[in-house]
Parts: sequence; structure tokens; C-alpha cells
Amino acid sequence: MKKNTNISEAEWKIMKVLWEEPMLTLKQITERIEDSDWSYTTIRTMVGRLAEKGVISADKSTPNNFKYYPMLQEDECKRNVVKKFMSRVFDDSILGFVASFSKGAELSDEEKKELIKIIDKM
Amino acid sequence: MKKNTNISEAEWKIMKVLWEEPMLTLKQITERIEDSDWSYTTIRTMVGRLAEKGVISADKSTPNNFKYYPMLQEDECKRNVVKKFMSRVFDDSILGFVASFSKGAELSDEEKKELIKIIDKM
DNA sequence: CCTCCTTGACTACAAATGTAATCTGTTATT
DNA sequence: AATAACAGATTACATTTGTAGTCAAGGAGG
Repeated sequence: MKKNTNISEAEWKIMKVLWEEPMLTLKQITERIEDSDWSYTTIRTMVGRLAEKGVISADKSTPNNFKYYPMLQEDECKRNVVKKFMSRVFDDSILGFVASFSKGAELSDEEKKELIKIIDKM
Repeated sequence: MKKNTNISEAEWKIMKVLWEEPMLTLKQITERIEDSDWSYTTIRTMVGRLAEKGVISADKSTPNNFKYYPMLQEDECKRNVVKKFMSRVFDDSILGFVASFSKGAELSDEEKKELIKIIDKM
């Protein structure tokens, strides 16, 4: 297996809070992880791994109070995982995806309108 | 960690061929896995694990020539992973997904039309 | 009947992931 | 100063995943 830089399922939770607010201490991250029963050390591990992977980095200028921030853009990461996911499950067929999605979710009229707008623009 | 029944990335390849054509022998599966450099035993392992997870099953009435077939429906599996994926990456926002997707892919006019139809119907 | 090939079963093993506990150094408190 | 409380580093460990090798049993060929 070659070296891996993927963001794992659990790690996404961390990334979401860091993209929302860059420059958070471990403690702050912990506070912002919603409804998770992870222990502090678990989160510490995730953060460490994300740093190893180069997805985030730490500002160590404040000892005992490192601030963590993303090294990769949310947008780019999402685009990447979408691409992989679409290929893995739907052979890149957006139609397939939407068909599948539509059977499991409801859309408001607003959302529909929004969506159609995006699609038209593509 | 609790018992896992997810279909892993690599396993999806197997499942795709089995959903396409149920009732295949290992050999046939091997033949149908496109452009993969997996060895026979690797595929054997995957198939074994899928069976353990209850995703597929084997018709053993023909000794030395087991036929494998899906126990779960393609549709259902896809809906499940879509749900998980959407929650993990996009907090269930289809808008977010489509916005992201649209930056990495092109759509033909046909596809757009199709898509809009699906969305309208939702 | 004995040998070889095919098919299926069992074993292997490193990397990734989920989930932490412990240890150590520093800061704040009494 | 002694100690408690926290932050960061190191270590742990079972599962899952990717990737396969080896072994055993049953048929095919000589």
C-alpha cells in the first residue's frame, strides 16, 4: 500500500471544525466537535495524524497552546473525495447518484430551484 | 469498534460485477474485474469477506464451482453509502455536493435535462 | 491407480483506523 | 516551594483493509 493522505471518516469531523474556524487550539477543537464521545486523547491522535498527512499544521509560537489550521482547502478536498466516491460507487454517473439520492431525501422547493440553477450553469 | 458490514472501496469492484450479473463463479468474477492487477487469491479474499459480511452468498450446489450472488440490493447499498457520504462530507447538503461536483465535471445537455427532470420529480 | 491442476480454505502481514492510556513538562494555585 | 491541573508526546491495541502465499481435496489425464 502506498503512503496515504486521505482524510478518514473520523478525521472529517475535525476538518470540518477547522475549516469553519481556522486557528483553534486542541481544547477549542474538542469543544466544537459536536455530539461526539471521543476523549481528548482520541482527538489529539486525530489531529496528530492529520498533521502527519499534511492536511493541517500547527502554529507553535504560543507554547502550550498550539493553534491548528488547515493546509488544504475545503473546496479542493471535497472535490477530491467527491470524485473518488463518484467513481467508486457510481462509475462517475451523476445521474446514478441523483437517482439514488433522490430516493432517500426530500428537497424543498427552494432547494430544487437552487439546484436547477447550478445545473443550468454547468 | 463494533462489527462492521460496510463494503470497502476495493469490495465495491466485486459488488459491481455481481450486481451486473448475479451467479458468477470466482473465475468469472475474476475475468470481469476490469483493469485490476489483483491476483486470484486477492479476489478470493474479497469475496470471502463480502460473504462474511452477508453482502453476498454462495450457491454451493455445484461443488468446486460455487456461484456467488448478492444478498443485498444494489439500490439499497448505494442509498446507504450516499447517505453516509453526504453526512460525512457535506452535512447532508445536496447543494454543497452539487456545487462541489459541478467544479470537477462536465455535463452534456442530455444529462442536464435528465437531471432536472429527476429533481423536478422529487 | 498415481500425478497434476483447479478450486476452495486457511494463514500472513503491513498499513490505516478507531479508540485510548500513560508519561512528561509547564503553569497556575495554595 | 510543593502540588495540582493542563498541554503535548509517546505508546498501545484491536479491527479493517489491501494484498497475497500456501495447503488440502477433488477431478482430469496418462
